[in-house]
Amino acid sequence: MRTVIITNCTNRKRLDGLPSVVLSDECFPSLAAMAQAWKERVDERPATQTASSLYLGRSVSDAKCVATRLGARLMFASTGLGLVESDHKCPPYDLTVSQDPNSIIPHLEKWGLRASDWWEAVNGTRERASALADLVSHPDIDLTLIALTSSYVQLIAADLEKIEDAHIDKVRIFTSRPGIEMLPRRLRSMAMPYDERLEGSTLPGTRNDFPQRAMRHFVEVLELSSAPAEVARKAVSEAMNDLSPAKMTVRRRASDSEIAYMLECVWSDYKGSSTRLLRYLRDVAQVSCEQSRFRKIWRDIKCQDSIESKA
DNA sequence: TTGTTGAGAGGACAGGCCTT
DNA sequence: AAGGCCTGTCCTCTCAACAA
Repeated sequence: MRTVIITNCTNRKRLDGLPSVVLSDECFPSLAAMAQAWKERVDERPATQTASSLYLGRSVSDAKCVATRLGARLMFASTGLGLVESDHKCPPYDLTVSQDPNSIIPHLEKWGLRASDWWEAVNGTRERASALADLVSHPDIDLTLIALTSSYVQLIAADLEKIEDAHIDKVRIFTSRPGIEMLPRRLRSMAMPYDERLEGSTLPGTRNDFPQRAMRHFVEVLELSSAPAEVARKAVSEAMNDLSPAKMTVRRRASDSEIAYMLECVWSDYKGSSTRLLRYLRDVAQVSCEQSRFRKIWRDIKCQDSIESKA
């Protein structure tokens, strides 16, 4: 049984000391010209590491776990490189379909195009415009597990649409609820019905890595990788029914000055540790405080503290 | 005493969807 | 639109062990 795991690439990448590849800010006459210029930039930059080493984060490590478990090929759906094998050597680059200063979306909007047009163009520069559909229809491939965030579903949607009816049954898709909405209608039945109740399972986590955690649950906990699609869907639904939704903690809101005062009161108890003080705020004081906001407040107190200790 | 190395602890940050 | 959530990983710092 030949299985392929496809996961989205990540914005966070392991750097190699050289500058990352970025799209030049010149004005391109067409999508094809932009894709070609991008390919040339990528190709001229030395590639020092494989895709599986380049991309970082829990979504990647979960996808790797699944691939190891099944002895499967791991591939990445990448905005900058198209569909790439995990052992493909590639350079660090900054290009994404997510909301980011390096997003490809504003460029595409100029021509009234969508992310999926870029996917076709970037794969086209490597002579495989329908990379995903071709992969799925290959006779050697029995199963393709696709775990993607919604923005990456948008990216590959047109390629998915090209999968012939005869091969659709080989695909299992793991994505968020908005991601399922973005799938071609024909493929929605291949999306496994995971929802927020997954947070109550042995694989809780962040929304960012939900698709990969769902895939991991499917393979490791439910062991459904060789089950027919309809059986798998039913089993996932039943598994979700057996889980209770994770308790959402509702914390009190407080002003910066109130939080600063609270932190000062327990500062010495926690030896000024930012990690432990944030946990104190959330777990003990039950006060909500986003981490970057917390960091600013914490730094102000720390700065004040070191001035006083020097005096 | 000084320099080097490795282990461990903890700070900082990215990621993207949901809620306000 | 801004704020909030949480965890894996990288980076930096500290300290112990050891060698020169």
